Amino acid sequence: MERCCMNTDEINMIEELEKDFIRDLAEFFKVFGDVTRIRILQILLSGERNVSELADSLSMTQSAISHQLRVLRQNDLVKYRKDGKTVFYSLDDDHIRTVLEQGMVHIRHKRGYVE
Amino acid sequence: MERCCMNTDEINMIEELEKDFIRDLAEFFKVFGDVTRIRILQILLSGERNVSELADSLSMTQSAISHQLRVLRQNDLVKYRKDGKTVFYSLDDDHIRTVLEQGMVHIRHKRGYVE
DNA sequence: TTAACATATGAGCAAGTGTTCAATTGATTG
DNA sequence: CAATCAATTGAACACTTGCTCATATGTTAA
Repeated sequence: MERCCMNTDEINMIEELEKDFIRDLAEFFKVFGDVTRIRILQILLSGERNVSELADSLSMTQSAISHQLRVLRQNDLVKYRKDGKTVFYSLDDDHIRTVLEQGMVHIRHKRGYVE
Repeated sequence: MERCCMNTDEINMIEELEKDFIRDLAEFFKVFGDVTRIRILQILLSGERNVSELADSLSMTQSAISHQLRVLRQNDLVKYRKDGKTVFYSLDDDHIRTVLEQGMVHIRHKRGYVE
């Protein structure tokens, strides 16, 4: 039998961290779980865009897109830079690309494409 | 200028496929976007479990777990095998592992752990 | 300053989601 | 057969989510 080197406070602390971690992880994936946000990310795969470009490309209102960009921002999936009145959005880092691509691979697989 | 070799029906068909693809992709990620399902997947990372084991581990009702397993099944994230009365669930394929792990890497990164 | 433009934000609401509770199915054992 | 166990299912309900519409913020140009 192993000896346990933590008191109950430390154990609770670690359980809390684990809980937070899982909550954050779920939150992270939730962001990918929406058609509009996936379409935005898909467009951003090919480089930065401003809000109205995105709205035009997706034939949606600027407000709807702005609301979704807020979600993407808050979850660090995109970053932005301001130039005068316009705001340019782009993918935050390469994990986003990887996750997106793994998802696509999985779906293709499921559908029976060989590649 | 390039010549276009598709008629409008063919173009619509491809647009439909693309739409379906994005819908499926969003659906796929949506499944990861829930704390309970993540916890189930996390447990299954270490091997197959039956429904009541999962319910016990997560201190949740067997009904709640069963409902979530249904979602995981329908989206091909888990497979199952029956042995008498009990049903054993396990991860479907390695894409699931990869997606999960990439997500975790991203969250750790965000939180500032170096590894 | 005022007007025009780009973007962000808040309230409201229809649609979707996760859990509970009760009932059901299906397999095993006495 | 009936009783029991493991799992599934459906309805109900609280809660969340994504869009719309109206309004606000902030920047540029006249």
